[in-house]
Amino acid sequence: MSPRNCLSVMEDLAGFSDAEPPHLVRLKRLVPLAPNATDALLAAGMHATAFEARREVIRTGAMLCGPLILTQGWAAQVREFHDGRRQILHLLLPGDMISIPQGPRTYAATTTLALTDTRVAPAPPAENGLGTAYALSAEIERFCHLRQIARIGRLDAYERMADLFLELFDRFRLAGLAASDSFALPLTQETLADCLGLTSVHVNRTLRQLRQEGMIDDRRRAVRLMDADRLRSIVDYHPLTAIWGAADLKSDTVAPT
Amino acid sequence: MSPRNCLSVMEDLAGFSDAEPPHLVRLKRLVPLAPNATDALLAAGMHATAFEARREVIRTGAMLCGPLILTQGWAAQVREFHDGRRQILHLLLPGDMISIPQGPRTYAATTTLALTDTRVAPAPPAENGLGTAYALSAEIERFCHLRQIARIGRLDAYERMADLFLELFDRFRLAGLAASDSFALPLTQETLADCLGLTSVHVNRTLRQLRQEGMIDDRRRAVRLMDADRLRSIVDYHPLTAIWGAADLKSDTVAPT
DNA sequence: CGATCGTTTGACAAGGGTCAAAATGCGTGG
DNA sequence: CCACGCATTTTGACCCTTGTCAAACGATCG
Repeated sequence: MSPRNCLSVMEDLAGFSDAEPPHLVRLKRLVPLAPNATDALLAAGMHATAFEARREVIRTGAMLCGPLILTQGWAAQVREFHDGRRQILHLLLPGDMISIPQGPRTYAATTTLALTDTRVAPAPPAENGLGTAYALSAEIERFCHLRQIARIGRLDAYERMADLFLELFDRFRLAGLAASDSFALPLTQETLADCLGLTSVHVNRTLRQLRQEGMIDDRRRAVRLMDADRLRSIVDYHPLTAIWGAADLKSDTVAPT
Repeated sequence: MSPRNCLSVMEDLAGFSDAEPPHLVRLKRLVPLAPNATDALLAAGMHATAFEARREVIRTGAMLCGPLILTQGWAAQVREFHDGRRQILHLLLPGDMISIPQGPRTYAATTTLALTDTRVAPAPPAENGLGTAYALSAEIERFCHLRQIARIGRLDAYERMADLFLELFDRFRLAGLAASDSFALPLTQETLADCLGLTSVHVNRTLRQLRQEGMIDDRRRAVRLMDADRLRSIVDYHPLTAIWGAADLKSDTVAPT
């Protein structure tokens, strides 16, 4: 790997240096978009609000006023218990959408929390094919929720970690943010633990095992999957594409690695 | 309790003896429905197909042709792993809806399995306010998925069981199928285990504990919650109603108990 | 009445949690 | 540039919840 590693590549992207912003790449890959739709998305990206890490973007029960787009940084849907326990229901990556209203609901079902410093933009109105893209985006989120249930319910720590990494890898590729075999992961082990239903100590032990077995390389706040196919077969991985047919994630990507 | 116990009351209901069918009660409670909408729902109930226990109602990846209504019996959204492990993603109760299409999706994201002998009817077209009811129904399902993640991820066996029972109780009340403090539960401990991410042996131990502590009475394929409020505080229970504001589950119900 | 399925129980093993401390990294200010 | 403080990572020792294996028990049904 060149000194310009995958992380720095992705930081460039996050800054919109020269490539398209992740939410545009992502939605375009879900649905072919007309020029006025892509223009609207680009324009929306300019009106993003910044949230510092640990800030709440939306609180459970809050009134919703239209869908949002996470243009930079990581966020999460979380459920907090009064004794301090916390479960991350779903990780939100740059380019993901937040709280797409489906039907007449007006209240947020979960709290959305910024995990890193983030930027959040209001999504443009659902015109010119964007409605379809938003719906598909919501469908993917639903699929991830289901996978999260199966992951936590029936996989052991090693498998959970691998399965999560595979999902993140797929989702990053969808947004054009993954190198050929790696992606940025700016989360603490504590946060990973809250996502996987484990403790941070055990996350640490599990990462060490994955590392020692040569399955991953997780230096510099990024993860490289050394043998994604083997991991996929270990955890019986169900790809994201199962739900909408065909979109080809292989033919990616932004970085020469 | 009279010799006519809560279970027999519910069996009557399931047979549509004299009361309204559960799906009608449920949808009416979500959204006030015009007479032609309720007529359509009643008529749909007449065209139900029977599925034996263990039969697949919909298989992952199958083409969807409109929403369905589970008019009798229990079903579940499941994820099966190739090594035999199985995770129930969501339990479907009489009156629940199956695979409400949201947006352009055409393929089922999960397998739906009949857990008992069931009857499944095609839902009438989304006219006359039914569209709103279907959307709210989907919203509830989404909320249950999220709760399932938190339940499995951060609660121990005892809490998981209690939390699940509280959810089932709420959902049964919504469909008018719960007595004042109990509901039918025709599932095996093995099935409960697949739902809670445990083994059947441990489910058995946990039920015994709940029983010995006087929290539940689970004879005759039904569960009576002896101290629902205490259970709610133990598991920091988030009620179903959180997402649509107000519908009053307290002022239920069909049975004098 | 055997056969089958589900429940119950016990003994034991193991995965993961808890507690505590050391090591590492990193931003800040001097 | 160094020193400090703080957050995070790493490791070890120990314990507890839950899984595994096996057998007995009970119910239901042809």
